[in-house]
Amino acid sequence: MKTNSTETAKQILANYLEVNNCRKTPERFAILEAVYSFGSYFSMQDLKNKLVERNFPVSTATLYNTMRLLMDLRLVLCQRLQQGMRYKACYADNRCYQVCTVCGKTKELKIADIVNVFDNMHLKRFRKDNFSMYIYGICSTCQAVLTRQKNKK
Amino acid sequence: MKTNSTETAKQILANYLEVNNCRKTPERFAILEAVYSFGSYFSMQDLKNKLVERNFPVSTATLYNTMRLLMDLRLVLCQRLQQGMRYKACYADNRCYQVCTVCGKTKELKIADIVNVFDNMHLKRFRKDNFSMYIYGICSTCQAVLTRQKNKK
DNA sequence: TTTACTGCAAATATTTTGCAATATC
DNA sequence: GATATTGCAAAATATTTGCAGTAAA
Repeated sequence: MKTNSTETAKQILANYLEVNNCRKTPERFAILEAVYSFGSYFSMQDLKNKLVERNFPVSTATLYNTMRLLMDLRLVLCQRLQQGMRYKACYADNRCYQVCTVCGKTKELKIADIVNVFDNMHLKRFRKDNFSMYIYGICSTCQAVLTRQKNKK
Repeated sequence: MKTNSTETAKQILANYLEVNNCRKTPERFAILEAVYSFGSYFSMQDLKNKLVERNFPVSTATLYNTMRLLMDLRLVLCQRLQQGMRYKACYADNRCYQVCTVCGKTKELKIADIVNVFDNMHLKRFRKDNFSMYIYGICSTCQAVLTRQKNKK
């Protein structure tokens, strides 16, 4: 995840906290930074460990509270993969992600046609800034594994 | 959710079960039908209730087993919303979400041009199933609040 | 100084598992 | 008839909550 996205995400969080009379606690920003330091999906335990590594351990309650906030702001997404619940930083500048729903591997794509439609669309009572698009499916590697499994039987 | 999607989803499930030597139990199809009868997100409890309503109650274990299967097949998706974990039929469900990064409010949109580009795109070594697109920005209400605050200072 | 937020620990909710009974193929 | 799948209940995980103490504004 690029530093640029992290900084913008922090700005979004700060804005939200300010407008909503919430406090800019170090915990919230530490969690956001930890979240954005992962390259891809992570579990709550991974996140907890990462914060310990960074000498900023937080309580389970705070972790869940903050993650809920970040999810509300769409700075983080959460979905069930084969391994269980996984989280992921999801703020980015106009990118499409190809996500394999079997192995969870993600590939960044720049799809001109999508960017083009985005640039030209008008949304009522809404100032659009940027987008992220997630394209879910199965990569050829996993497809092959699945096919092999089927044939075995 | 359209009946057409339901029928296709049932076909996908049946195919999978057949190819993988799994059994076409009435529970599996009853759960799939119940899932596709919801217009939008539902909780496990909602699903359980729906099945009781339809005189086809199933055990928790079966419910989870089947839901995991449906998620693996990408016939159902599962994500954490403000209210907790929620599930949703997702076959051919390609949505865009407009997210206000100040108040966190989200609005679901169906943007034909995006769906169209998606349908016609080809991705190398990847079988695309469906997508989610998040459009970030500021809603008119928050825009107004921010403007007022700036003027105050 | 006020009160939103944190940590802790207990409570609750959610999901998985082991095993006997059942039903599909 | 063989065995995949179900239901049940208990176990394991994951998440929320209540409350006293702490720190941001």
